[in-house]
Amino acid sequence: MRSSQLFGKTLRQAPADAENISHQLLTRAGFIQQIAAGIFSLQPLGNRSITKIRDIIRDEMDRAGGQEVNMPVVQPRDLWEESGRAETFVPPLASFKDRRERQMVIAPTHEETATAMARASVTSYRDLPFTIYQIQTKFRDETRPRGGLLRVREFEMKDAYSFDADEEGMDRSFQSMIGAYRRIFKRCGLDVVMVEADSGGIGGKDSNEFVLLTESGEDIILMSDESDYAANVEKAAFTKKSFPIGELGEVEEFATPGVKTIDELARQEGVSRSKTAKAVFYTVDGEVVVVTIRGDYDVNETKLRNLLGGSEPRLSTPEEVKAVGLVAGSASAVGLKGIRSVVDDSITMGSNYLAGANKEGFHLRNVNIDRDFKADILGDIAEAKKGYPSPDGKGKLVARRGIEVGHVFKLGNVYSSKMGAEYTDEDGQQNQILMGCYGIGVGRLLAAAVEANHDDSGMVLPRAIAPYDVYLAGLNLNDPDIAGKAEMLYESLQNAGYEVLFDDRDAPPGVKFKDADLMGIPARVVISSRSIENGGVEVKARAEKESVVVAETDTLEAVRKVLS
RNA sequence: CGGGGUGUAGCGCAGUGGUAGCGCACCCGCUUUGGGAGCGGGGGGCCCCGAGUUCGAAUCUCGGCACCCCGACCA
Repeated sequence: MRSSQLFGKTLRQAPADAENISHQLLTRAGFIQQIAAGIFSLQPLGNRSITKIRDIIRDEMDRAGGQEVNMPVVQPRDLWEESGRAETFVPPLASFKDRRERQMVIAPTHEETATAMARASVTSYRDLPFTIYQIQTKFRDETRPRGGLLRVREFEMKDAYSFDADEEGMDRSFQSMIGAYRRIFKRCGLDVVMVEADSGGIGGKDSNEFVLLTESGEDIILMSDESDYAANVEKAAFTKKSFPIGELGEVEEFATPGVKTIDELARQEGVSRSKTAKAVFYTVDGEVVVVTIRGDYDVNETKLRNLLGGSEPRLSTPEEVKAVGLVAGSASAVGLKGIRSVVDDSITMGSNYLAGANKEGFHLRNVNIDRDFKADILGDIAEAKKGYPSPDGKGKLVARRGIEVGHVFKLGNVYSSKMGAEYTDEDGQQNQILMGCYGIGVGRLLAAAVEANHDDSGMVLPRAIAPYDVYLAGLNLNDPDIAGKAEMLYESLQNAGYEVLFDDRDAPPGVKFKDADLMGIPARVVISSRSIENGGVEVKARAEKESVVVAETDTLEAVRKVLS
């Protein structure tokens, strides 16, 4: 490609509303163009990079035994009624009515469609296992798209779905996809970590995210400083501090005028926060529930949601708290009737707590679970924080930010049970198909790669995903001799199999160098009157400062070295 | 969905009541060729939209829309 013919222009300044580095660079280099919030067009350079990423993904999916399919973007809402996600999918499904007044949705993901596909053609265990995938556009009507390509509404996603007869098979498929994912990210030049994650709106039990650790990420990852434990904060566990359980004391009420918080309570009584039982109120599906957790920990709402069965909890409003007869600041689960009680297991790792008396200005001493209040649900709802002991007993947790570039889920029978995807086993029995699903955001992967690989001058892309391999800058092209040599180089580089962007513009050298750097093309070749005086052409790696001068006849070899 | 901010030329910005300007980009000419060159000339704007106030609105008022950021939520 000749720069003089290339569609798309580089910008000296990024649009003011591009705050994110990848957004700025991708825009300035002419890779992408924003059309609306979270909706982008790809220009030729961006499209070339995306195509390369897509090809890598396809290659690894096929290698892992995946079969490519294509499912519809627009689907009848009925399909989503079957799985129950017509109501529960957050962000809301984008939908519209077709000309026959039928409700249609724009697919944000394809578990339903994939399950329907399997259901239609699987009848026997002999039909299993298999994995299908597609690379295709999704639409999710996000409340807040952000960061250029990092979080968008319309995006291309590689989504894969595995179907197995039993748990062992599902695990095998799952592991096989994990292997493919690791190879994909490696080939794209990304150093990602796999972390435990919450499965959110997709469902299923186990899920893992692939995360690029970088400060610009929006996810918080907690990882052990001594072991390979790593998890998204939504999911992260830790070893809770345990205290010896002494003799249970008598409950006694005492005055705490003006005390509204755990800190104030602990200070007044001269004890650590771990001696207090904190009560927090959440409203779930219109019902107020009381959540009790030891005073030294905070509630993780994702864990709470999962314990409560999947509905989204939110902090109750003061009005709601009042309406059920509770006193904010002096509340506890003690003596409460008709209100569901959720208790963090940290409460069982100690005794004789200070807790609210459910009476303005009073608290209780020696409050103990079971004797003084009950737990309808007991489990782990504590938020892990940096410095806490790793749950595997090895080391402390440290917090890092990261970008989620891939997510894999063990779905089990979540969809097959609801949608009736079954097969007949060797014994003639009907069984539900066990599924897994696996997603990679293609555009986000490019943005993440830029976040991870740039310097002050622009992107520094790995060859595998750069739009071109070589940036050939011809200077002094008014000189027919140099122009001729540049043309010959252009030819020979292409004949050698390189993808070359030939800057043949009548522009000053600085302009060409700036553009080459901005676009992040891994190898740069310069031919000019000066390079010829110096003995040939200059070859430089984008990631290196210094160039080397080689004889024209050695150009291919020098380029090969730079790109290897 | 809450809070904050911004909408003026392709991009970055100035313009506090008298009908719009600067830098870059763009076009023409000459000059120039090692890190976004120089000189001269030129083109381009429903000043986000609508209503109002005013003799007169980019500017003031009201309403709307769009976009960005923080949070909530989210793969």
